[in-house]
Parts: sequence; C-alpha cells; structure tokens
Amino acid sequence: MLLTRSFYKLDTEEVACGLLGCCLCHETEEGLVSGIIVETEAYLSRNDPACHASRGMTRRNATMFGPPGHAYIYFIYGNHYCFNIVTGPKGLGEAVLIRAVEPVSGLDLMYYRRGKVESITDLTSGPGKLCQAFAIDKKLDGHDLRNKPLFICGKSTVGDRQIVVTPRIGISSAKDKKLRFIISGNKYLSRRESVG
DNA sequence: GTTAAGATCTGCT
DNA sequence: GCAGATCTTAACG
Repeated sequence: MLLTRSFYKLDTEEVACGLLGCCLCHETEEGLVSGIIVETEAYLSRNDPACHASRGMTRRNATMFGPPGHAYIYFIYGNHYCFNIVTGPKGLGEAVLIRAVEPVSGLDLMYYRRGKVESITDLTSGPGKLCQAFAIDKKLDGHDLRNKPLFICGKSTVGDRQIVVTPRIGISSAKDKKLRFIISGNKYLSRRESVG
C-alpha cells in the first residue's frame, strides 16, 4: 500500500503526523532495507525562519517547491545528508524531515553501511544516521516516493501508538514552534523525550 | 572570489 | 556535556 499523492498534498503538519508508523523502503543492488518512521518534523513556508524555503526559492531548495511526495535531500555540516518529503500543493515550499526510523529489514546491510555502531538503537536514530543506513544521498533528490527504488508504504501491522508533539531539535531559530512529531516511548528516537 | 553558517555525529572529558 | 570534523550553500564584494 503505497502512500498516494493526495496524502502528501495534505497540510504539512497532518502529513508529518500521518507518516509516523509508515514504512520507508529502499531497494539497491546491495539489497533491501526498510524501517518504520518514528520521528518527523514539519517545516512550513510561512512564518518559519528555520525552513529553507522561508527566503524564497534557491538552487538548493528548488525541490521543496515541486510536486508533493518527492524526496528533498540536502548535505549538511560537511558530513551528513538529511531526508525530507515535499508536502502541500506544488509551489508552496513545505516539507517534512524524517528524523528517525525503527529498523525492520536489511539490518546487516545497515550495520555494514554505518560502520562502527555499538547498539541497534544507533543505526537510524537521527537524520544523518538513517540516511547513511539507507544509502540515501543527493542522487535521490527529487525522486518520486511512489516509485522504486525509494518508496513509503502506509501503516500495516502497526497498532495504536501514542503520538506526542514537541519543539523541533537542532535549529537555532523558531525553537518555540511545536512541529516535531514522535511515537512516544519508542527506543529509536533521535533523542529522549523531555517532559514538555 | 571569499567567507560565514548550518534541520549533525562522534569522541573525549 | 562540549568541541572538532568537514564541505556545501548562499550572501557579499
């Protein structure tokens, strides 16, 4: 059950929330890896200085202004990629950052790609980490997530889980906005839940 | 052409 | 808990 374009076109905060529990899959020559999304952040076009699109379209963020359901991937801090999903109608410039997933299949491949990790909870518990484990890089920028090799399936065997909203992480502006969505208590979150 | 800042991770204290 | 790694992007001259 692939997620449809009409889903990605919804309000960005709705998509960020709705993506929790969905399954991210990536097929490569090395094999298939997949994981359940457990942590997301919404980046809005209006009144959100932390969003790359807040100052208009540039070469880097052009993908954010494209059709919803495409991957927006950028390189940060010289070492890491961040994986986003474009949301809202085309031209709006909003996206959802995938911050953490719970590994499901392809664990050996994830360990191999990540190199030295001591715990399974270090495989994909952060934006840079999951991109490395999933072999996501700039070649996939603009990729339509309804197609292989990188795609997202809807909720399957996931039961009811409690979703919590908190302030975003790792940004210096607009910290007060509660646009981070997590599955409460999940051990693969990028950081521990703090009491709001 | 040059420079400052960044949606992070890791290792050391 | 804190600083360093490391390089792309964007703003400025």
